[in-house]
Amino acid sequence: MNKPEAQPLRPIERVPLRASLVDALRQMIVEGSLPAGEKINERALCEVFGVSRTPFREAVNLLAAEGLVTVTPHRGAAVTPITLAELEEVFPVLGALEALTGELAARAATDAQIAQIEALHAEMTSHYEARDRAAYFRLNEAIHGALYEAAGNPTLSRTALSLGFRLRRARYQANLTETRWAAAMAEHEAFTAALRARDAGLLARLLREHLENKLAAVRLALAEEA
Amino acid sequence: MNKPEAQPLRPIERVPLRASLVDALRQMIVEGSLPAGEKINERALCEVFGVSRTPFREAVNLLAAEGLVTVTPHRGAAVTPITLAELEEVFPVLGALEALTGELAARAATDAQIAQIEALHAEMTSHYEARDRAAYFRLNEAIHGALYEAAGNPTLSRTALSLGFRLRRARYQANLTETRWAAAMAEHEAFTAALRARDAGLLARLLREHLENKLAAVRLALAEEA
DNA sequence: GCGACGCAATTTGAATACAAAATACAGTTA
DNA sequence: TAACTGTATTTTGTATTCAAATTGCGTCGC
Repeated sequence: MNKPEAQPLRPIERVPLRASLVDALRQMIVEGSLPAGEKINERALCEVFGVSRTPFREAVNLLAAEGLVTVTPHRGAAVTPITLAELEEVFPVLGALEALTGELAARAATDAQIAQIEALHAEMTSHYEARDRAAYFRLNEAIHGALYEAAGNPTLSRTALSLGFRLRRARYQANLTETRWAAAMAEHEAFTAALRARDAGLLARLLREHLENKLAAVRLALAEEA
Repeated sequence: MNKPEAQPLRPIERVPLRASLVDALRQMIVEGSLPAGEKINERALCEVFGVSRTPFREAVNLLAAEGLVTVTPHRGAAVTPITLAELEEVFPVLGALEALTGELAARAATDAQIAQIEALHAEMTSHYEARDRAAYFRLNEAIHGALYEAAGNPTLSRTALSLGFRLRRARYQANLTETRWAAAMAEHEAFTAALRARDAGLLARLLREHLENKLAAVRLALAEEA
């Protein structure tokens, strides 16, 4: 039996294969199950996903536009290697966008959106206290996503998200140290407060600094590795 | 007979069809020969370009990621309409990136790059004096491209360029008035001077303002139209 | 005459087939 | 034996084919 609840009655969603593949591949790359530098074997992966080469190749090309994979004509695609140079290159761009997000969000967020972000922050705090990394990461992403949402500029969200994947992938590998984790929590605490106070300038600054600190942690981890 | 000049001996360039198609379609959209809102007829355009649907569709999907076309599942692609809302949305994002470009370029540009930009500026000035619109536009683009180049951050260039297409298309339609043209020249003059002086803060501000003025002109033209 | 329904024609999405280029490998020669 | 050359295999790029969904048109019913 269907519940008699009044659904908003939206159009049903139809997802082209290429879109699902983009999402799946991106997740694999960000989470490292397709390691940086790895060649992308078309036939094998098509087999795995149960699709033909056409939509798969479309997906790979889209990810190439995002910078997560590199395609070389007649030589196939590979997961773009993570280099310090690349991260340093992405950082200022994403930094500018994060700052802009802060400014816009502080001005444009609805009270409900602020309340929701605070709720997400509270939930994330509890995961932090339980030292539940996976849940923490999930909430962390949700909070940043909600901030983009609150800024009310889809172009900004899309652009920032797309650049963000390139950093997230590196952050995924650099395992979160206890001290960095605590610092990140404090930073989140601070910018959540700035949002509640609707202090645009402060929120912008805090978000950029948060990113800068994130990058510093990754930089450290990369240096250690080498 | 070949000249015995010592070529730098670079690898020869191989361009996949999809890349050529992206460029060709983008130019058509920016210059208006594929008007905003127009449905993209796959078969017809494939015929025109003499290619099959596979690479053509790949190109369309890439342009969709850039925001120049909108694809609706099972209903085909159309050139994204130009709306004031869209422009207002793109503006702050591109503004932040232009400002960043200014900051980085003022710091990182080589003397040769600055000289080259000044040369381009001089050439553009002569086209302005001759009221040669097409040549002016070409040089204008070249200058902004050279600025991105001078900033030395490929991710920044790619992101800014991609957003820039969406504005350029609107600017192409809004025909340049004499007063706006003169103002634009003055703005170029000013930021070229700021670059030569390597005043990062000033250059950043001027570039953002230049964009803001550009947008204001487009806004005016759009309002008049309606 | 107006609107709803059903079928045909078109168009889109995905799979397969074919061509061209790259890689792998073996045979030959110095 | 080591290096080069030529051939076979694999992989990539593009074209073609097939299936599914949408659009357009004509007919039927009211």
